[in-house]
Amino acid sequence: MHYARDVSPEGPRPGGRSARVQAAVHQAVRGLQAERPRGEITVPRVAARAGVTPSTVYRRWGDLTELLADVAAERLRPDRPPVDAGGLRADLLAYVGGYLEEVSSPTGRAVLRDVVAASSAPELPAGRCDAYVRAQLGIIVERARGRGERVPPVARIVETVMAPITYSVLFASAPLAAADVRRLVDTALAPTVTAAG
Amino acid sequence: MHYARDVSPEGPRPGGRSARVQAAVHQAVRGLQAERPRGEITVPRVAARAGVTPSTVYRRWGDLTELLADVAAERLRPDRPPVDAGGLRADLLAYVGGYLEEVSSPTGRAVLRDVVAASSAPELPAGRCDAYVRAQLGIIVERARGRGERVPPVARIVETVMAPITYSVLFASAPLAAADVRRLVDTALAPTVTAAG
DNA sequence: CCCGTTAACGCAAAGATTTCGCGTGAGGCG
DNA sequence: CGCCTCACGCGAAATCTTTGCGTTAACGGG
Repeated sequence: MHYARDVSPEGPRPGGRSARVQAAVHQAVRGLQAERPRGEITVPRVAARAGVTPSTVYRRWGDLTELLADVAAERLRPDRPPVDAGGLRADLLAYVGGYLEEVSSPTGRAVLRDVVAASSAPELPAGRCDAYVRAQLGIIVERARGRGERVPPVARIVETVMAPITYSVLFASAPLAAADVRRLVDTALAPTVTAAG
Repeated sequence: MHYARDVSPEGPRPGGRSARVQAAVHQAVRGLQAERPRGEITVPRVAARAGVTPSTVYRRWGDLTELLADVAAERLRPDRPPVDAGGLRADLLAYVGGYLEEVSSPTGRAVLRDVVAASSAPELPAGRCDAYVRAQLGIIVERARGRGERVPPVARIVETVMAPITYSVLFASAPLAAADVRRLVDTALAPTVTAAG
């Protein structure tokens, strides 16, 4: 059994001209992001580089914000299942460490900002990213359950590990350190404590 | 001795024309946000409503994104110290509950998005909001310490409670429920567990 | 109280962007 | 092969953004 070649068919006519335009525009955005300071990226510039007219971009994405969010969400889409490191804790450390590395660079921080910035984009890019994360964690957790390990719910991992990482990237002056992340993973794996006053 | 009338002096000439312009523009933004769908809010419209010229807005804020972020950060600025409910847990529940209520509405969600969206705004609005939250939590924690209670570090509360709330507002399809928040507060107050695989 | 200094604002023109109507062509389907 | 639909290109109009220059308000010294 194969995984679907493309998980998000996106348009009603995948593989046609639409798809080529989308690919060209996305690539143009990534190219400009690599060589231009933010603020010098405009719809007309993207369109010119992609070989399409600005009106096409406006019609498909609405505005620059939503286009950037779309591209950013695509960047955060996992391109493979999480690596199998042999056990739940190791799997989590590998996945979460990769996530931290990806989003804590200046570029990664910008990606996360772009994703959040879009207000009413089609399919809400932020929701897509949350779904990606939960899907990857779901795979890790299922694999561990198959090994007979005791596993926490995915929601607990998101809440305990992913949320603090994301918060630190978006709001704090410096992102979390790798050591903090290890501690968070251990917290997520620790048995729940019911504490009363 | 008096407290400073304005905690954030902002410009070099507080109290003068600058301050009036800033107030007028902020109020114009809030007014438009209340009666117009997002996307119909533009710099010229804000300026007209505030009784200033667009160029003034562009010069002071750079662009609409940064203006909206500035207004949003201002909305999140606490206008009073957190209420004293008699104990650490009660204080935290009151403060955190208020925060959840504030940011989980559609309006509150938009405020948080606006804060994050600004890239290189003056003084980084997102950082200001994080500072507001830590300051309020700091007051609560200090008060509890004064009572002789055992208190967790502010960073732990941010990590355990504020981060998941914020993440859920920005990324998840539905914000957390009040019950979840109570559970998070209890987790933050529970003794730390050192778990080894 | 008056005057000099400085920073912010208003105005208006130039430049860039976004929107919109209309025509065309590619891709899908019988 | 021919029709149908949807997305795209084009170009004009509207709107937004930038910029230079003159003016004004606030502050400080005399």
